[in-house]
Amino acid sequence: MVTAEEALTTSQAARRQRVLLAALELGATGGYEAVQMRDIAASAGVALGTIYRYFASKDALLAAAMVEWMEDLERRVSTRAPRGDTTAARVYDVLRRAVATMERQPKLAEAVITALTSDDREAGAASIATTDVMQRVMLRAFPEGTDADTEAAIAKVLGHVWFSCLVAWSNGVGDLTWVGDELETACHLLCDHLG
Amino acid sequence: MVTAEEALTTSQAARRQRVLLAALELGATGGYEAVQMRDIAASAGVALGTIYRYFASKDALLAAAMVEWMEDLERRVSTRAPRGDTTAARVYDVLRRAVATMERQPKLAEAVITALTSDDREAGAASIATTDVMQRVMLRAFPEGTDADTEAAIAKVLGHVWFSCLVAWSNGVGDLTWVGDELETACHLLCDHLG
DNA sequence: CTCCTGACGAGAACGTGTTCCAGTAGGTTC
DNA sequence: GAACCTACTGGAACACGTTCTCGTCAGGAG
Repeated sequence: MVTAEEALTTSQAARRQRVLLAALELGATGGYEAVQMRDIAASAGVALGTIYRYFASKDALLAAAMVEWMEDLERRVSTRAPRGDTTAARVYDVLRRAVATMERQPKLAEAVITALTSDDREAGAASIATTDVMQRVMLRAFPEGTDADTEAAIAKVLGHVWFSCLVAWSNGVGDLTWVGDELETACHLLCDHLG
Repeated sequence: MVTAEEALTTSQAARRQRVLLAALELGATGGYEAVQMRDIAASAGVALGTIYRYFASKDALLAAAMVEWMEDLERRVSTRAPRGDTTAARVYDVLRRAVATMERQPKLAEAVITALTSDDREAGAASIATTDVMQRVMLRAFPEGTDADTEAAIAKVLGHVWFSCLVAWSNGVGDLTWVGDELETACHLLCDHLG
């Protein structure tokens, strides 16, 4: 398997990107079940076996896409400070924006989240990576001088709520409005005492 | 499809139970991937197609097993009041016992949790059911007179942390000790101010 | 230039969840 | 007892992720 970090020739990097892009397109249209390896291969113009030279499995492929998506989110969120008068409001603002990102591509979100929860080794690593991104982003919403351990613990718990809600949603439990509500409740419970 | 609630003849109920039991045995030994429909059929002494008359899918079957397991947990936990001097300690006591149940059958736990997170309609319903059970059980750990809405909100958040940690664990992230630590942190964050 | 190596394309093949079909048996109705 | 459902069996068939085989080609070593 070839990872993104290793040295790739230009054509190899292009091939890898074509595969990733083809998967995203299929996922954006029809969700997880529409992302089929043979279709990806055909759409990306590579052989079926070649995909497995770049990604260990369908889930690893989608998980890689999820990580890229999250890093993209982090960059966009970083360009605008969280808004809100209270810590709870600012943290919720960050989470709400993340949910909005999913809302724009619900099928794709369902696809990548399904992949994240598969019992694939790489998928596990990817779910850590996405949770890490969310925690880093949330930390920007805390006021100066907040106890670092407390901050980290709160962000961790909110990361769990975030992950749990998305998994539930992608399995047909509630809608994204429900996800937002759950997150808002959690933000208040965890942050209100910080002022 | 035949659900457990519909009227079944004795032999039908027995058949359904045999299937469920066979799945549990296979899962307890080898986890999710070892639960194979043909093996279940052979082990339960039914035809492959018959399984699908009782359960919509492999995941629905394992999810049904998970619900039974959780209800069992609820009964056992109900026989002993949560121990601890503080609310946080009592709530954590409940969660720790739930984790201990998984610890006794780690392969089976991995199997049913994997099934819960599959994008199956019934699996989604089952994950609601299991979360509900956990929340009900946790509510028993709060002192008399706690605000009902607050209680419910805290239990809901802890339910999310519980679910998220188990999913992460079943995907190879951390071990059950880590799950326990995450839960303990969350309990303190959410309950300490209740005394 | 020739040889070698390693990646790639094309497609067959395999494993497992799921579906389908023809035949059969056990209970129900007349 | 005869006709008739309905569920069940055995097994083939199908779908899709994954692996394998083999021929080809590009690019570096000599």
